[in-house]
Amino acid sequence: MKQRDSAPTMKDVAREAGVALGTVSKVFNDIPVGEDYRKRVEEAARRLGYQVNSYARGLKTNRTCSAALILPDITHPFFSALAQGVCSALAARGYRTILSITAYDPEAEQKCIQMVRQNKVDGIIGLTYNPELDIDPRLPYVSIDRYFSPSVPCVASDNFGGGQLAAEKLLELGCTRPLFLRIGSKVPGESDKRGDGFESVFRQRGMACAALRFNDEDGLEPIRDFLAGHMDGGRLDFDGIFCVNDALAVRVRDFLEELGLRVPEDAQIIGFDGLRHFATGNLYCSTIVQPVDRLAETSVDMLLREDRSNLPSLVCLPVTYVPGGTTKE
Amino acid sequence: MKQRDSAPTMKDVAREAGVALGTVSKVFNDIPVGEDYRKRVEEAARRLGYQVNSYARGLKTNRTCSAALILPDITHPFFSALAQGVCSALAARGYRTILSITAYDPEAEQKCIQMVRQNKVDGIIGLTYNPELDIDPRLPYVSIDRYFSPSVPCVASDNFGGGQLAAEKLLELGCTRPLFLRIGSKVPGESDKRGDGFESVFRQRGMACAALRFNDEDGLEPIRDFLAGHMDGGRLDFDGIFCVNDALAVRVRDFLEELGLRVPEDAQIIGFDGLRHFATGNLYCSTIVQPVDRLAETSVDMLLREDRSNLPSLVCLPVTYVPGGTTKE
DNA sequence: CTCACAATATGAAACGTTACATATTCTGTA
DNA sequence: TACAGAATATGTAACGTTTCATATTGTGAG
Repeated sequence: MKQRDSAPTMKDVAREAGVALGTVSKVFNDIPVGEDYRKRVEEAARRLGYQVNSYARGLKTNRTCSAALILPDITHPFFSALAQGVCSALAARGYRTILSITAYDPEAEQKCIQMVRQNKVDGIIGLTYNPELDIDPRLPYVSIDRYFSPSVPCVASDNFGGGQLAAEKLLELGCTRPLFLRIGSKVPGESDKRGDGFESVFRQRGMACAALRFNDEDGLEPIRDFLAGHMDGGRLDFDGIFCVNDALAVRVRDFLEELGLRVPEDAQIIGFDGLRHFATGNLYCSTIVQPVDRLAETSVDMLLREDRSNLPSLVCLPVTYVPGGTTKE
Repeated sequence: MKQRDSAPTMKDVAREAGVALGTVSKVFNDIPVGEDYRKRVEEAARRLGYQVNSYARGLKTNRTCSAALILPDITHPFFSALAQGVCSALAARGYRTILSITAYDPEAEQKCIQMVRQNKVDGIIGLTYNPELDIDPRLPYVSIDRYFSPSVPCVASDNFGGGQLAAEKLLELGCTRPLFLRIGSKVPGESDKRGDGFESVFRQRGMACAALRFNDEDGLEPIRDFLAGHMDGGRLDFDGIFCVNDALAVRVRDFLEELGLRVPEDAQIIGFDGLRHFATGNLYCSTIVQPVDRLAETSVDMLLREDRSNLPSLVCLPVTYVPGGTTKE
């Protein structure tokens, strides 16, 4: 008996079952086929341990049941949660996930898209920073948290609304001297809107609101210095601080405590993201929680939608406020 | 002029450049070709925006330049770091990563392997819990942190050595009443060796060493109760606690402080993993640090090694001790 | 018992590559 | 000038599917 070295093919199954090639194909594509034929084919396939070769199928059909996920850094808890959500949602729909990590490098982002297009994925979900990314209009693309143009659908948290929510909470909790703190790259992103929303609430009430936007290449020193410079006789010039994300909020809390202030008694802090401690599951700070799972599911939905002709160009998902120890609730 | 609806193929490039199909193929496979021909082909390809179709190539060559990564949960910081490392290492070698998440479900693990095999990946890197996983010996497989059999190469941290290291450190720091605490699934894994290594050191010196292994379905209550039950007049029966991982160490620290003990003054704790706070970059506790990046690189190395005929069946990578606040250094 | 028609099985062509056997060109020598 | 042999270009046959036109079978009516 001849030893098979390579995997069995449809031809082998057809021979084993005593039917035509086309019939085997039909069985594996759920196309109606006589009951006895179907049984014979399934039997034979099981005996031979046959698996369809998705490369041959992909070549023929031009559909590969795979999508690329492009992320800057899967090590960050927000991104890893997103990756988990996207990967699961894709898997639930029978799609596999091709993961690419860009390390925030705009060039790597472009290369990823190139590379991934060559691999004939059915679509791309990307969270990128390159402002002039060259996106092939023929290949479905959904952008997370980053708006490009009306023709590129984007799903994001309601950043502006989240900023407003933070402002309203702080007001409710008795703050009168608000401050918005941002640290990030120079390229404008959706997260800028967090500050805009925050400020808008105070402006509307005729209240002053300080706001500072730092670049991340300078590190956190400028922020520490800024805070230290605004101490006035053991008292900080601000009593409600909204930070662009939880990571910053955590650091700011540390800085304030170094300055001898108590959080939340002397100053309250609200972050953004809703990250949770890996061991305890607690929030790191009071925060505006992004609906990570909904972000993931929605992107997958939009990517895989049958009729992609009139997708919304921007979907904003609602955020919520959850106290986490750095506010008086 | 005819509007092209689908992507250009090698045939188009050949026509455009006025050369034969085979010549185009050679150019894209770095097979020697006359300089002028090469130039003509490259030119034509650029004009047409040609990209090789990796599905056709994969069908023909039976190599796809892609590997599957199977993980239980990418949300856990250790796994996400591992994923990042594997993905990067694969990318550096020109391979793409197909990510599958199993949610610790043995059945899902088996399905993943099935699914992924159908996709004709060139190999699989898996961190799985199903003890009787059916691994196709024809498809390269590298297991992380889980030993199957001599024929399935495994790369893991030196868990036994890490346990010894923890014991030696605690001794050095003056502990005389050691305790090993584990929480995990019932299936035996490499991480059991951590406790074994820990205990061996004390046994060798003729010292007693308590050890408790809990199942994770029971939650942490039994551990809290156990600790509370070993308080004796404001003093704990143990002064050096080695926890199977950082997550447990963090919780144990909380429990001890709830019991009115100070860490590290009254009891010292060492964890395992070396996880770092996402915002500050600090360790969560004194710990035995796993070399995540080396784990990732080594698995990729072993997966992609040219000559896979005599791979080691187990590679143990060295761990290090780093103080992180729960020991007297 | 035929015949027409529906239902369904069949087999060949095509998808875009690579690899190999064959054809062509070029170089240097007799 | 002619020719051998190296070097390199050509074109065709796979790879394992799907799809579609064609062939076959089965059914019911006349």
